[in-house]
Amino acid sequence: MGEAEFLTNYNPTQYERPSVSVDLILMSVVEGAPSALLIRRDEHPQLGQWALPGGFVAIDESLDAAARRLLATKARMDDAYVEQLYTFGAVDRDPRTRIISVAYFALLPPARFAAALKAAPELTLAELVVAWLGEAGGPVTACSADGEALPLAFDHADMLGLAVLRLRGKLDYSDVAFALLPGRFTLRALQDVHEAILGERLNKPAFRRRMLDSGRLEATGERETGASFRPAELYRRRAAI
Amino acid sequence: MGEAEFLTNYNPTQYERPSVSVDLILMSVVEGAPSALLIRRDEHPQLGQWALPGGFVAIDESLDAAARRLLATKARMDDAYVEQLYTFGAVDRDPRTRIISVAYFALLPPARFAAALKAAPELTLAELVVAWLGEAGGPVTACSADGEALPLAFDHADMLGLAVLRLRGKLDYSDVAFALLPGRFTLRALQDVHEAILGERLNKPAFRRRMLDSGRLEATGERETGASFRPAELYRRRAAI
DNA sequence: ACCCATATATGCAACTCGCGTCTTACTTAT
DNA sequence: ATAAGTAAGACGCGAGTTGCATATATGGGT
Repeated sequence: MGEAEFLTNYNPTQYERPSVSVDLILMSVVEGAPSALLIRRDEHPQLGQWALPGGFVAIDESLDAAARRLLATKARMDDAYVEQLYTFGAVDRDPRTRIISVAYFALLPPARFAAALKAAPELTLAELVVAWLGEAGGPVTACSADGEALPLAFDHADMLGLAVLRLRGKLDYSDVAFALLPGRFTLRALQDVHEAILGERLNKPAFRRRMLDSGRLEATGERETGASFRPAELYRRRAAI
Repeated sequence: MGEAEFLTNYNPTQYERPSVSVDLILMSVVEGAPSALLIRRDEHPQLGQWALPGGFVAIDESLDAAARRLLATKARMDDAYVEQLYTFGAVDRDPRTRIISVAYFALLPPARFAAALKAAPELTLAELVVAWLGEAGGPVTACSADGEALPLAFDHADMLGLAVLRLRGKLDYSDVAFALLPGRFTLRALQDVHEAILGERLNKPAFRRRMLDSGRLEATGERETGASFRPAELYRRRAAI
């Protein structure tokens, strides 16, 4: 029997299969705090709890495509930095049935984050409060704009915590910070993003030198306007080598 | 309708679901080279190609449990350092049907690696040849003991490449190297593991100082035996704080 | 007893990074 | 017009780290 004939005769229904979903963590840095967009569940299970936008993976759709589809349908957005985070597969993580969920995160600059929030009224802005330091890891809590905690559905607090942990780890050897900023930005804004993700203050001259020496930035010669003090120079990300 | 009633009435068969499998990368460092254990496929599809040991995830089994089950059944091993790597979900990655595969890697000290190879005769030792430097990433090739390339099935070359990339990244801020060594080891052996994973030579005194200063090591006072030269001191991993 | 190979220790120079401080530039109020 | 205030951006010092070179210790073989 050749391979083609084998495939014709293959019966794919011999195992009981779990459902597979993708959950999307839409992240940004808003007013100095890492933030995400959540949806209040309006049906069972866990009605009234807050959840990440998600959906089942279609049978003819790759995981990456499912994540991009969620970005388009839930956030009305056609491109962003999207990265697979981790796959959550505890048996009882969803009370309906066995659902394995592949978590992705998308990083948005604040303007596009606000646009998504406006275009998709079911999304709610939540500030992520990280109770642990450094690379300790663990779940995080989500707070609404008026400061009250939003109870998170399923294992979504773990997903958000892992997203923050991943960002902290990648911050200083990758370009993730730039995905959280507009195309042109000041060094102060870049430092604000770093401080928000890391949850700690950084020394300004040291940060400045580190960034300029890294070779990942390019001065534009333009300057910020409208400030009532010395305007900062605008930089842009230098294309990778 | 309350949540309990909702769950009773929930119909989990309304979506067509992909199959979910776990592939396990059994890794070690053998004679100064990163290595993995492969199985020659004895049935279609991709008959005769070399693949990672894997299996479908049972409906009542978590992903982590599936990985541990593979470790037990395929490598006859009851514990090891096991970590989830990435989930591969391209639509056409398996010609049989839609199979999403969650890749895990297990790190074994050489002695346990050899024991697994002996206990499970279907496993074959393959040396991983990494064609890229640093954190560039990409697929790797597998070579048998006599140096010939083993053609890899499905996307398993990408999985192995990603495993090497992950190890390179975690080497100097985590304890993964210790998982590739026996309980007591010399600094020379530790450096050999680092050099094999990184694919480059390291400066000995600097490496030595860096490791001892890191506080993750503990001298045992014992010494290596059987060497025809000055025997090195044996160290062990210091338990995390 | 001597030699040799290797482990282990020490010393030095270059580099990096954090931090305090000083200067510069721009707006606004008087 | 001028002074005050604020934040950007530059400079320099000191601590810590890393790589390289060299010296010493150790144990087995001849």
